[in-house]
Amino acid sequence: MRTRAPKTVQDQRLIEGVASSLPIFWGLTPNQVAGIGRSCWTLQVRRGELIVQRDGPMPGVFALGYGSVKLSLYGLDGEERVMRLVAPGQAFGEATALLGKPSRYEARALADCKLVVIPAAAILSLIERDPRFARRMVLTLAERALEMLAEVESATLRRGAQRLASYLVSLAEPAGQNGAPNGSCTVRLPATKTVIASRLNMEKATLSRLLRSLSEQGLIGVAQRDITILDRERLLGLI
Amino acid sequence: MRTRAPKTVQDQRLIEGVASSLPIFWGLTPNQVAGIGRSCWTLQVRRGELIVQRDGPMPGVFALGYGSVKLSLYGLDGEERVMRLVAPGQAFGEATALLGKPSRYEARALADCKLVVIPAAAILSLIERDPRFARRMVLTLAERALEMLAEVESATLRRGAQRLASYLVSLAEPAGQNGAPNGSCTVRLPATKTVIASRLNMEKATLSRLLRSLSEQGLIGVAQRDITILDRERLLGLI
DNA sequence: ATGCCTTGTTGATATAGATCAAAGAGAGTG
DNA sequence: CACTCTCTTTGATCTATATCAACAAGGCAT
Repeated sequence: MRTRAPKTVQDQRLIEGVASSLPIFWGLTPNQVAGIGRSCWTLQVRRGELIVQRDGPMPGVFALGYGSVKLSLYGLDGEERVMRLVAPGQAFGEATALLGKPSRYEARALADCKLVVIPAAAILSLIERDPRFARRMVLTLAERALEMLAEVESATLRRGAQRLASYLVSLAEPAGQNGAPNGSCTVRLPATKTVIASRLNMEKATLSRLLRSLSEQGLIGVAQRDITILDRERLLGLI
Repeated sequence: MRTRAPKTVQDQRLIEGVASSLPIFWGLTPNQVAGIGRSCWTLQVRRGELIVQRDGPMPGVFALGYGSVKLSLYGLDGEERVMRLVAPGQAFGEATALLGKPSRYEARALADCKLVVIPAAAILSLIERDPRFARRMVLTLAERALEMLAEVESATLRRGAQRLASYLVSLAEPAGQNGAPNGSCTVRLPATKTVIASRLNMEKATLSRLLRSLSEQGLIGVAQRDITILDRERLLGLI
């Protein structure tokens, strides 16, 4: 599944494209991008395949070119909890890779994926050579820490309905307000409802009931994986 | 409550002592420590006083000289959830201060405290001037992110008894195995049981019942705030 | 000591959400 | 187009833990 050397020209282009689209690499010179690119490799996996194993090595920061990846934690009894759904252009594994620790979570492809692996060593050496990059890396990790904090907050002191409401609103935001005149807008869930339920720390049965309840109250419309936000105000009121 | 300029000699000594005891500042030259020290100030607060307000500004990284601080999140209905208990020699607010964002949590003194505030600007400028420091800062934030991840894990896929058991074991670890011959060791809870319960994401009534249950099973002994770990093996078995 | 006030314990009851189970609905596939 | 397989919905029941309430027990100041 690994595409190591010799890298094809397309690979090299993909690597540079994906890497330079990551926020941490914004502002690097073309030379620096090429330098980083040389130490990366790509990975192609098919739907359902394992990318990083729980407690396994994290060979570097993973950047997703296309496809979809889920990061999950597991309980003692094998119960799964999806932490994050990774979209193209996003990265995962920064903290773990930089510390050289085994991965606390599992990464698995939800669809056929192409990934770029940026070895931790390349990033660490760039930190020591480019202070502006170091600064961006620090800020990126600080943001990651605050995201995790928000996750703790929502998991421990919000109800299921509140978590669902914020999630739906957050899905609608980066979608660029593709709203109809009446202010409604439609978003597509980025995974099956079973996976979304786990991401929201609830059972699929509970998610199903909550969606129906919000729908009966007229706050949202549900058409399979497409959710229409009908009354954003009241939805925000739940949070 | 602020001790701004003019700083006393004792303050200056305290600042340098506290700052240089923080892991991020290990390895700095005495000159660098003095430089950082010049931009810091100290803060003295009494038991119960507010240090950082929820959604309020985070003027810098706070390092605790002596005393005890609790960091808490609040739910919509004002319900408190203690995130972390800060001990002397530890710091808080790194991520928030560096990003210049308002604080998501409240910091309140559990005892009379002396704190040192290290302005974010001082740290950011050190990052740009000292690559080795930048590297340590990156690793510190990466560790913070993983701690938060562990917190999510324990909050969402562990039972109350498991959270309590890991907490007790973790309290015993840094205590340096002050164990009796039979392998038992005693730890003191770093706050009231009400606070500890919130830290473990449960009600004080639940903590009380769990402690009694573990005690009846012979895993621990409870004498007010002192917990004796009688059977570390079985306690670990719960986790 | 005496009383006051915070903290901790214990019992009774309530509840959000899990779990179990089975039917229903889509989406691919030969 | 039927068949299979996974995903989703819905109902019935269960459970860990919250909530409410009252009492007990320390600690601290007088």
